[in-house]
Amino acid sequence: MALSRSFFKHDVVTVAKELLGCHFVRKTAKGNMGVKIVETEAYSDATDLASHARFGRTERNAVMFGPAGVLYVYIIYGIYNLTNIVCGQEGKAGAVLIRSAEIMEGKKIAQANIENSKFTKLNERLATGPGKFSLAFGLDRSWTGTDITTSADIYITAKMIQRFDIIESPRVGVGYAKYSACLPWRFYIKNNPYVSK
DNA sequence: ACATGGATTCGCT
DNA sequence: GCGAATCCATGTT
Repeated sequence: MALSRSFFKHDVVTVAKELLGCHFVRKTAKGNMGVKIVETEAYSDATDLASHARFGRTERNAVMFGPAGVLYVYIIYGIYNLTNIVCGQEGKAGAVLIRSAEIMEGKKIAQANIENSKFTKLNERLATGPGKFSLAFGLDRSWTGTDITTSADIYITAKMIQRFDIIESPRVGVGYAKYSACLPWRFYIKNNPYVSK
């Protein structure tokens, strides 16, 4: 059962935590893929100096202001794609970054995706780190705008009943963001080996 | 029009 | 620990 739009309408911090343990599913021509989300980060509106929305709406970040449950995939450092899911109320910017995942199904597809990149090394931790996750899962910026609450080919399913502790920490790579960099808006499953390092 | 730097990752020092 | 890869948004000329 796919998560509905109402799940993503909550504030970014809530959704970032709730997404841990959920499964991101994708049906491709080469087969099905499924990953367990183990690490996320929350990005908010103009009050969050680490967010792409800190300068307001631009051509690139426009979907962050739109309806929840839509993908926002952008290029970072000219090389990697980073995948986010728009969250919160329409009109207010917000998104959750998928930072790391454990591949449960479709490892061969993920391996092939990584082999096609000259910048990423193939190892057993295929989707560890936001750039590697997006590459392994086959998402690039052309996926921006895709609604994952209505598509039959890409969606997220609720987490299984499982026990895990959530660790909160400051977000990675946002030292430029002054006081916003101190916010503990990175969340990951304690002791999970697929959390990024 | 140009310079700067980033929600990253890898390889070399 | 540092530099390279090189797209996109911002700020300056």
